[in-house]
Amino acid sequence: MRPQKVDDQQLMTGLMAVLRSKGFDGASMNDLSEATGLKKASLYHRFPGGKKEIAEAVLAYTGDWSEINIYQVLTDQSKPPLVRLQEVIANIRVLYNDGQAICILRALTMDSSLPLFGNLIEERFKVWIDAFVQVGKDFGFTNEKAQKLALETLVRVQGSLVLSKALDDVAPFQENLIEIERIYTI
Amino acid sequence: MRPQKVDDQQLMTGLMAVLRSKGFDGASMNDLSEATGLKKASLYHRFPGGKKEIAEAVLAYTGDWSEINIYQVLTDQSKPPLVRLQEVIANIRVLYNDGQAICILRALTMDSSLPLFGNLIEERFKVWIDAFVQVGKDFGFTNEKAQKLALETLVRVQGSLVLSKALDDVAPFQENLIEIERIYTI
DNA sequence: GTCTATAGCTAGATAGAC
DNA sequence: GTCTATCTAGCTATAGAC
Repeated sequence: MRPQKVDDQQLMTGLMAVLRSKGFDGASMNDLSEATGLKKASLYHRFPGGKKEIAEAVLAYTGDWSEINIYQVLTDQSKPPLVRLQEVIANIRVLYNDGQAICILRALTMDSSLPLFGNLIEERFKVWIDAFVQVGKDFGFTNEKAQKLALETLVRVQGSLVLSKALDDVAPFQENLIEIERIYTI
Repeated sequence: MRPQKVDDQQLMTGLMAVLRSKGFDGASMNDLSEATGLKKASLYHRFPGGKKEIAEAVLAYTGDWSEINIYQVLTDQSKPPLVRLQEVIANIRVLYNDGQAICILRALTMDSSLPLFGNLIEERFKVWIDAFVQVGKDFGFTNEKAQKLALETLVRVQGSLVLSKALDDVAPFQENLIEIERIYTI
């Protein structure tokens, strides 16, 4: 077998960058080729299903990332909940490049691409919600209150990302990350 | 002059529906043609600048809508601030079809279309922010607190729309509209 | 496994009849 | 003002050499 020119990790990084920045319709195979350094035909060799399979692979990759950097951290009983929350907030900051990036889940939520990935996207969001519900309960909140806080957290992350993008100003994102810590600690 | 087959109002409604549901890249001239009942060549007659000009016209149209149904309502000194707020929340509910629609500003915020409309989109958001800041001050909040509440309002609207779409559940949107009234009244 | 070359199609956009 | 017909560029996807 001829060696891979680009390893899976690098490949994913490039594919994800294009998909979340341009969305499913806006990202062409040419864009994906240029971003990864692999020619179009090579991309089809790695992903015979084409652009749809690429998007699914990226969703699986970010799903794994969330499992490790969000879910496992927030549910790690060996640390105090506040420490877990602060660690996750730091990870979210990195994930979204301090508020300058677009969430890939949001990018694939247009009505043209949603039918293709709807179930995957819903599951990904529910993992985040689950994780925040659990840390909320470990903070001592009731199940109901923890649910509310988890949803508010996701709303603040997604909403502030939209605003920071539209206003070309990361302040809303940064401020809401701080606010998220506050709503769990007051 | 031959009469228009479709009037400006109907035309805008169809164009907006497609653009906000599919985004700029996902919406083809064929889609726009089918949604409006006008053939592609006729669309180019009405909008010589093509798809870009169509998107700009839709942004102008929704901008006017916001001016009337958000800004003017929230700054109408002849009514108590709570009444204005409730009226605007009702209008927002209609605008986003109870949480099932996508915000056109968000749809055009992908990195592929943002460079084309960035300034327009930023202005539109700032009109909303301005309007909510003013009603906040009329509620008696300080300038700084009113700013904070206005941003939180926009974050809640945009964030809950993303979640409601992704989860295929309008509850986050509906609950956040109620929460918006709460944050101004407690 | 990666590449060049290309097939087949659909996109945005235009010409010209009515 | 609207239409049919069409152009060209770019798209997804494939064939086949190395």
